[in-house]
Amino acid sequence: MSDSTSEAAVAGTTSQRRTSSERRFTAKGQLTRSRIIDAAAELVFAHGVARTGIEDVQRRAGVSASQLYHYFTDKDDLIRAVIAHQTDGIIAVQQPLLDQLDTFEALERWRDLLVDLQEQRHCAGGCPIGSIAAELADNDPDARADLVDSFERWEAPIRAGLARMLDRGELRPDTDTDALALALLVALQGGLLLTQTRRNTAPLRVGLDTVLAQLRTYAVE
Amino acid sequence: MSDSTSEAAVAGTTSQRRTSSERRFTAKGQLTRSRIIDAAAELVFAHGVARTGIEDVQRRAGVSASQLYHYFTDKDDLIRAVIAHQTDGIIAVQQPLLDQLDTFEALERWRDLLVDLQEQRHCAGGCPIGSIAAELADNDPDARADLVDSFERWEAPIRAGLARMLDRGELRPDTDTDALALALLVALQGGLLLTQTRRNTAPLRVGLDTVLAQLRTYAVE
DNA sequence: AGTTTTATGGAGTTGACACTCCAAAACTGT
DNA sequence: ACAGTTTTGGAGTGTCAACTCCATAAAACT
Repeated sequence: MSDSTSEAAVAGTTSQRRTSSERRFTAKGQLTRSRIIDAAAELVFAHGVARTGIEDVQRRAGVSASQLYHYFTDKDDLIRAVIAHQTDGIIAVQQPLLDQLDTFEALERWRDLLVDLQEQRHCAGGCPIGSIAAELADNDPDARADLVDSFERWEAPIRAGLARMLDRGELRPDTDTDALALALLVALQGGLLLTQTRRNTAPLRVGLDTVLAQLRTYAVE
Repeated sequence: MSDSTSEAAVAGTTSQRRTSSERRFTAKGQLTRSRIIDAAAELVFAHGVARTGIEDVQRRAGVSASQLYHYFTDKDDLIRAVIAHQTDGIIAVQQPLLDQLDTFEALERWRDLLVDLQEQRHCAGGCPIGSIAAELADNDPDARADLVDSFERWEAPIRAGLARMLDRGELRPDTDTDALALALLVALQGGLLLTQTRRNTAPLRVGLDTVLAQLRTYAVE
């Protein structure tokens, strides 16, 4: 993707990340743009960034090259849109649970949701943004920044939920809810990676359950 | 550094995965082969599989194309050798600790080793095999099989250490040591991924500490 | 020494793939 | 209706990277 030559040229002036997102498109344009992002997201989820060709995206979205480059400056730009899209998707799917992630029962339901999801996928795909992170974190600073934000958007509601449990006195006052929220995200990412590799949900289940068990040790009464 | 005693463990009767590893090379040949693997391992660790070009490997190893293709049938074959090499390296670095991972003190030292290592690397690189797993698990069945073995080779000594603690009566009889060993590996992988992305060792530290804390809840007296 | 096997040099080939270009169609606002 | 803008078609283009080929050097074997 980002070649060292073109990258260096841009990096020289400012750290402006030529994004096409603030441009104004017509309704029809927005739709085409969305179709491209959807197609790219599916392909990237299935095959990773590097193995997803622009032509593949074109075919799947049913658009021409000029359309794609009308809405995105280059592949990096498209990938950044995919990251944002996948983050939105993750939040959306978990929204009802995430917002009320402040009881042990809700946490268990959230755990079940995640495990079931991987089961349905037959353990294929890992985390939509975690797998992108593994591929780009060290080589694409812009993407990394977006990925940090994505993880933060994901972690925040978990952190908030545990904090509410603490506030309500359901957790001991000395509970480090921020650490436990982070530990949940860590277990989720590690669990998804190993589950994907082993094609078996045990790592995801065990990872999440272990952190949840640790959380329960802080339960009051 | 254990020499390229490449894995004959996974003798695949199923699909002939054209590997060049069982061929006979001269001492000089083995050396050249090793140099290629070393170079490839470094590049893959830094940039991932897809972004590592054969020509890059040639340059870094100081070999010609014909040499590389004399020792490896194709890029996939080389990558498989890299996976084996990295697994050996991981085990070697942690060997002294891994073999005696049967006290809380040893577990803490192991945790410190891992965190310090990432600190030294300024959080770059993630896990040498975890990052390959994220990239290849879903798209290269042969690589996936090797990666499963790699993780198993890693997990086994952890599992064994916890089992010894159980045997010695240092953990309550109902302790699921296999689950906790797996949880440690999960926390490690997730922690490394998030640490790499955030450029901050907190996720790795918190992930491992949370699982270790859970382990301590099973401690006897 | 002579023969076979192994190791290396290096130019060449092939295909994939990110990206470009220009013209035409479709839309928008006045 | 007319001008300006956005959207689309589709054929390039240039580069890069994986892989090949054949000749030669070096080593191993007997």
